[in-house]
Amino acid sequence: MPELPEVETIVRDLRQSGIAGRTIVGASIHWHRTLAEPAADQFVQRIAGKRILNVTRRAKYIVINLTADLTLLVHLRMTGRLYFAPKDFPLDPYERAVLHLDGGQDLRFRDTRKFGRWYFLEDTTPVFSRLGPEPLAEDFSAALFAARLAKHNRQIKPLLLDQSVIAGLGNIYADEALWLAKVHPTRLSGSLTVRQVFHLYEAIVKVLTGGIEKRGTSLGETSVNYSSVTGSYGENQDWLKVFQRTGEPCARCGTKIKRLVVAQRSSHICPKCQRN
DNA sequence: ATCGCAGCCTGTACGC
DNA sequence: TGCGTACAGGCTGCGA
Repeated sequence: MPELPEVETIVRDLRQSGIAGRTIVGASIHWHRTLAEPAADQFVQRIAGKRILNVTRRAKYIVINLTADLTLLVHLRMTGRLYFAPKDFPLDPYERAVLHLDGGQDLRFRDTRKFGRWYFLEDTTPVFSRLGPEPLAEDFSAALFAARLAKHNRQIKPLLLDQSVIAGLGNIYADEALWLAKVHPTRLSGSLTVRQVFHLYEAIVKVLTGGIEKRGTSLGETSVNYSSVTGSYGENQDWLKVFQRTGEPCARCGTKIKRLVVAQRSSHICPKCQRN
């Protein structure tokens, strides 16, 4: 679910909420595996009393910088959601972890499928060193993108989903970028022309920027759906050109959008615009 | 190096 | 209505 634009929206909303400067007075873990590290009891002990300095994003990680040089990373995976609630508000059955903030407010983590992970770290290097460049960073150029691709020769769709090659794309935005650049998802990366690589570079930047402008993509029924910390949904689903639009006409040529499976995941393409 | 698959989890949609 | 099956936006680890 949440990809770069959704995580970015959440991070901006967290900042907007004035979370910087708040003190974490305690924490509760209701599903111990949510804590990737350290163990839940150590986490609860050690995070109490730390103050939140600021909130940023790296790839699909929400980065909560704390005093004492500590960092809390939150990865939402498929169904994770962060939201605020008064501390005495009834617990949702899918609540996995909670930060108790000063002033009687909780920052709660609800995660139906339990795939989401929290990392409470002194050093984020082991996690971040495995990530490719940020596609919306100023220094992310077409040349850099081409250089990343040149290290591999594999199907372009799974390559785009590989977070060590380029960070932040997921199934939705990868499909949208490939449609925009008119590239078939199974094309081998090494067979792309310089021109196609450039178009793909531009398409990636465009779909991610557009996704942020629309505050992310909210698809599916509401219990599993993405929403930001305020509970608000995104609107990018209304602007998708191919994702989950099987059978609908291509916005460019009118051909029916087709669904296929690439690297064990669903892909959506215009069979006329995107030829292998 | 790359690919295919199983696994982590739960809920929903759909066909019979 | 009830049941089995397929599927879901992410990511990791394994063997081939």
